[in-house]
Order: sequence, then structure tokens, then C-alpha cells
Amino acid sequence: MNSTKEHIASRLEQVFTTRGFAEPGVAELQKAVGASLRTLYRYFPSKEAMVIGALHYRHDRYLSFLAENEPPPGIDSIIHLFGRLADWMTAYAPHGCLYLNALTSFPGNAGVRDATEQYKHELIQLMADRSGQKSLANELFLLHEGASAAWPVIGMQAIHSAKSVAVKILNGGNNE
Amino acid sequence: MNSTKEHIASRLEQVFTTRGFAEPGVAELQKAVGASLRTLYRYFPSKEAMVIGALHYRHDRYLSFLAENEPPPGIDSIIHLFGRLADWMTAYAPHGCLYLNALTSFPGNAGVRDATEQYKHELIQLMADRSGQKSLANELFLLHEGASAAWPVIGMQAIHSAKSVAVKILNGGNNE
DNA sequence: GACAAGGTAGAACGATCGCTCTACCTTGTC
DNA sequence: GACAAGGTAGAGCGATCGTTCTACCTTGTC
Repeated sequence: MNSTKEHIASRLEQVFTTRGFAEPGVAELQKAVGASLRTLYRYFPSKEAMVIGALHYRHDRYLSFLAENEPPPGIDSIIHLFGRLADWMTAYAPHGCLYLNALTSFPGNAGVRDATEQYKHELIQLMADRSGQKSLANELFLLHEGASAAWPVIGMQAIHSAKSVAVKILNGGNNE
Repeated sequence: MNSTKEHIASRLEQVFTTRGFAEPGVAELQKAVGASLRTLYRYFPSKEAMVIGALHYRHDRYLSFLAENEPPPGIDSIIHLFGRLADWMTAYAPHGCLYLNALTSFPGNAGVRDATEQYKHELIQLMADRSGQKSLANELFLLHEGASAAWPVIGMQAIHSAKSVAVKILNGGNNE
């Protein structure tokens, strides 16, 4: 990705994060991006492309954010993951998970749905790898999504509850 | 609420449920409602009012749906609740929780935020009452929100995981 | 110093948006 | 049978939407 495009994607992510997907028009996006309308459309030829570009940019950024100072697989790795999630939500996600937001704003959009599918599979795989317990991957993913989704409603309590439940099921031994 | 208004609210809920909040314009809402534009605006004088009207209508409907055949408080009541949630999502919520959808479609809207706050508090109270364990109310609410939010992404697996985690923490004894 | 690549600024397009308005029809009441 | 209440049908408002376009300005390369 060339650097102008990357810069634009980064700004787009920021606008969608703070303003949602439905409310800002392309004029507002352009102003926030700081480039001309023509340049914006050169790299992202429609509003839909801007949305999907922002999602992919966020995904890459989130994965490397999670990986910082990552301990070896096991319960500590999951605790660390939820700690990173708390930092992420605080810093970058006032309105919750960007993917879920996009999906609910454009329920009929195929591009958004595909991007979300990919995001989901990679995260479930991540849960399996980092917990070391494949059978708990779905439950851990649910806790992750639940915490992100409930964040705009109950804030840090969402992460706290999710982490606490994660520890319980990881210590439970019985993997059902 | 008079019956015309109630009928309109019911149809509005249906449209927002299936089509989201951002995509349908007032013209589409009117067509789905089956009333004239003038009548629609008589009862809900703006699109925002239509959104909030639909949310309140859904809330009442959801609470009485959950209450059907409700067992006495305890673990069975929570299991029953997640069973009802599964039925609800299957029948009425292809794109997840209507409140979360509204909140993410209009992150800046005060009316939507207030309605969601009220919804949240009533559900947390419900969790406390039905589990009989006030200290688990937040965690149970998180599981409920997580299941609703993850539903469009992983479907019934979301409810299954949430219910299974709920049983684990209710049986765990240690309420942290 | 000609030229292509890629940038800015912003006018203008047709379509659609939320919303208001006029004109008329039905129904129940006195 | 006059009248108010509340309904339908749908044209039309100004504003905004996503998108395209023209016109001009850099910058690096041959």
C-alpha cells in the first residue's frame, strides 16, 4: 500500500470510529482526511470502498496492537489479551467494535459482510492459539465480542466481566 | 397508546429489524407501515421519533416475550432466559440487538442513547432478579449482550456459548 | 523546457433525503 | 345534513447525498 493511501485509510478509520458510518457524508470524510475530493476518490472510488478500506486498516492495526508484549500461550496470554482490549477500547473505540458497527449500519452490504467474516475467523483462530485450548475458542471469541459490543453501554465493566469469566472457564478444567 | 400508533410502531420495528436504521428512508418506512405519509408523521413527527418509537415498542415486546413460562428465580430461570433469547434472535433479530444497532447507527443521538440506557438498567435488574445473585448481574448482562452482538457473525453458536458460560459461573459458587 | 504523474480547489450533476403541504375522502355524532 | 376528526394520495420544498468534472498547481525525469 502506498503511503498516501495508507495515510487516507488511517484518517478514514479515525472518522468512522468517532462519528459512526451513517452520519458522516463524503464531504466530511474528505475534510477529515485532509486530501482533495479527487485524491480521496482516486484511492477509494466509492463510499463503500472507504468503509471497507478503513475496516482492513483497522484489522491490521488491531492485530499488531494485540501482539505487543504477548506472553506465551496459556491463561496469561488471554489475560494479557483482554488487558490490551481494554487499552484499545479506551483509546480507539468509543462506540464499540468497528466491524459490528459497520455490519449493523449496512446490513445488506456484501463487501462489509465478507470483511467481517474474515475478521471473525482470524480472531477465533487467535483465541485458539493463545489459549492453547481449541475447544474454548468460540466461547473466548464470544466474550471478546460481548465486551466490545457492551462497551458503549457499560464501559470498562464490560471488559472486567469478560476477563473474569474468561479466567473462570480457563481454570474450570472441564472443557465441556 | 392508541391502536393506530401501536400498529405503526409494530411495523416500524419490523422494518428497522430487517433493514437496519441507516438504509431505509422515510418513503420506505411509509410503504412498509401501510399508512399515508401524513398519518405516519402525525404519530411520529420525525425519523428520529420513528426510531425511538420502534425501540420502545420492541423493549416492551421483548420483556413480555422473556417472561413467558418463566420458572422461579435461580439457575433454571437463567437457562430459560437464554433459551428464549435463542428463539427471539431466530424469529426477530437477524442483525442482532436492535438497541445496539440503533446506537451504532446514530452514535451522536441523545434520544437513542437515553432509550438504550433505560433498556440496559432494566435488563441488569432482570438478571439480578432471575439469577438471585446480584453480584453476577453484570456478568450475565454481558453474556446477554455478547450473544446478541455476536449473533449476526456466528449465529446460534453465540447463544450456545453464552448459555454454557452462564451455567459455569452460576455453578461456580465463587461469586468473586 | 517539455511532459507525465499526482496533487489541490471547488463547481456542478442528478438523485434522494426528511419533511410540509394541498386537496379530497370516509366515518361517527349531534 | 352539517361538521369535526382522522384517514389517503401524492406533489413539491430546500437541503444534502455520492459522484464527476474542469481548471490549475507542483514536482521529478528525460
